[in-house]
Amino acid sequence: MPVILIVDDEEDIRQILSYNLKKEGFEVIEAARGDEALLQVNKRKPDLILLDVMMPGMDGIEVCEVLKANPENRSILICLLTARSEDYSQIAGLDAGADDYVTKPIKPKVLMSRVHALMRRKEEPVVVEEPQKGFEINREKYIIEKDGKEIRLPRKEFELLALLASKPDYVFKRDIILEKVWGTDIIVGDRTIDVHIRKLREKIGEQYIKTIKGIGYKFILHQ
Amino acid sequence: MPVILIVDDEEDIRQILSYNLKKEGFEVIEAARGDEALLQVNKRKPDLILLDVMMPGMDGIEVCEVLKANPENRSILICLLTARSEDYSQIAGLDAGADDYVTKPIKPKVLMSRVHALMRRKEEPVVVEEPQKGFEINREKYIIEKDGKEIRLPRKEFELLALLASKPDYVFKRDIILEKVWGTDIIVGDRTIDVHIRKLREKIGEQYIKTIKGIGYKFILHQ
DNA sequence: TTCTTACTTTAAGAAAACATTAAATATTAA
DNA sequence: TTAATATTTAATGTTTTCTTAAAGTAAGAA
Repeated sequence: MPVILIVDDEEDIRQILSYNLKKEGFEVIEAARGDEALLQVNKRKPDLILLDVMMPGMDGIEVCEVLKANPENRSILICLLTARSEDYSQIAGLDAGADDYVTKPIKPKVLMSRVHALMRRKEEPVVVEEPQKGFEINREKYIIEKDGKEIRLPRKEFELLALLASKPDYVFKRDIILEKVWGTDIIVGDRTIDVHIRKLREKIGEQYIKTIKGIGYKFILHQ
Repeated sequence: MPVILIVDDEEDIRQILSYNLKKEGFEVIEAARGDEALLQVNKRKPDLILLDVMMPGMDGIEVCEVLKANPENRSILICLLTARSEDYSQIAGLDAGADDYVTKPIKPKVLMSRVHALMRRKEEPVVVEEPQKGFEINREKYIIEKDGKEIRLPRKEFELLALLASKPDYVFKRDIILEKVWGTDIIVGDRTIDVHIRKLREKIGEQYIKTIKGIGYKFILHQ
C-alpha cells in the first residue's frame, strides 16, 4: 500500500485530500508545516508527498530542496500544490526537483489522476520515449533530444509534441488536441494550433508532423 | 442526436444554455427544479445533465445522488453548475458522482467545450474495422491500406468508402449515403455523390464499387 | 427507334482548411 | 522594474477539397 504524505497548513485541505486518497486505498500521513513534514519523512518514508507551496515558516520549495538534496530521499515523488496566481513558484518548484504540481483550487478527480500517474511513474521509471529513431522526449526535464542534440521547447510546444509523439501514426483531431494541450477551460482559436505546429516543424524538422486536412495532425517517424 | 437536460431555477440561464446547445445540434429539455428534473429523466433519458447546485427545494447534489444511486441512470453524464470555485460544494458534488463541473458565471464557449469533451467520453466505443481481404480501413491513421499500400483519401472520400466497405455487398441507397456521409443539415446535389464515387474508383480501382442503378452503390471485394 | 431517366465524366469555381507572417499580449527571468 | 520569451490573435496567402454545371453515355420504356 503506497504511503502519501500531505503537507498543508490548512486543516480543511488536508482532510479533503486525506479522505479522497484513503478512498483510493492509499495510506496517508499528514503534516501542517514544513519542518513537521521533514520530521515525518524521517519517521516514515512516504512514496509521494503532496506539498503546499505557501506555508508559514518553511515553505514548500524549501522542503522540496532539502529533501531532494539528500540522496536517501531523492526517490520520493513530490507534487506541489500551488495557487494559480503564483505561477512563478511552479518553475522554481520544478527547479527544486518537484515531480509535478497541481494548481489550486484542487479538483479531487484531477489530483487523483495525477497521483496515480505519479505512482505509475514510480513503478516504471522509463522516461524516454522513442529512443530508437533518434527522438527522445523527456517529460521530467521538458526537453527533447533529436540525434543527440538537445532542443528546448516552450511548454505548449512541448505538450503538443509530446501528445502527438505519444502515439506515432495516430491522427489527433483538432478538438482532442485542444482538450489535451490547452484544456477545456481555456478557449483559443484554431489558428493557435497551426502556429504551434509551425514552430515545432521549424525546430524538429518538417517531416515529422503530417497534416491530415479536415481532421488533425499526426506524428510520423519514418518515411 | 444527443439529448441534454438543463436544470436551473433561473429562466435566463436555461435560455442561454439552451440556445447555445441547440445551435450545436443537441436536443434540449429543461427543468426548473430538482424534482422536476427527476421526472424529466424518467420521461426521457438524457445523455447529459447540466445541473445547477444551488436550487430551492431539492438541490443539485441531491439530484445527483438520487440519479447515480439508480443503476439505470448511472450512465447519464452529470455536469454541475456551481457558484464560486472555492465553494466546497464542488467536492461534495464530485463525491456524489458528478462527472464534471463548471463554475458560474458560465462562459458559453467554455461550457460548450466541456460538453463536447463529455459527450466524447460517452461516445467512444472504438470501432475497429475488419481488415478485409487486402483492404484495411484505418480510422486511427486516416488511411486506407490496399495490399499493404497506403492510400490517402480526403475526408469525404474516406467517409464514403468507409461506409460502403463497412458492409460489403450491401447496397447503400443514395439518401442513406447522403445522411451518413454528409449529414442531415447539409444539402448537396445528387451529382456530388457520383463525383466522389468517381474519385474513389480512380484511387482504389474500378472493380470495388458497383453501381446499382436507381438505388445506390455497393462495395464488393471479389469479382 | 426515340425518349427518358439515371449515372458518368470532366472541368472549373467556390469553399474550407491550413500555412505563414507579423503584431499584440502575456508571462517569466534577471 | 525591464528585457526576453511565450503565447495568442489577426490578416493574408496557399493549397486542398468539395460542389456544381454541363455534356456525355447507357439502358429500359414508350
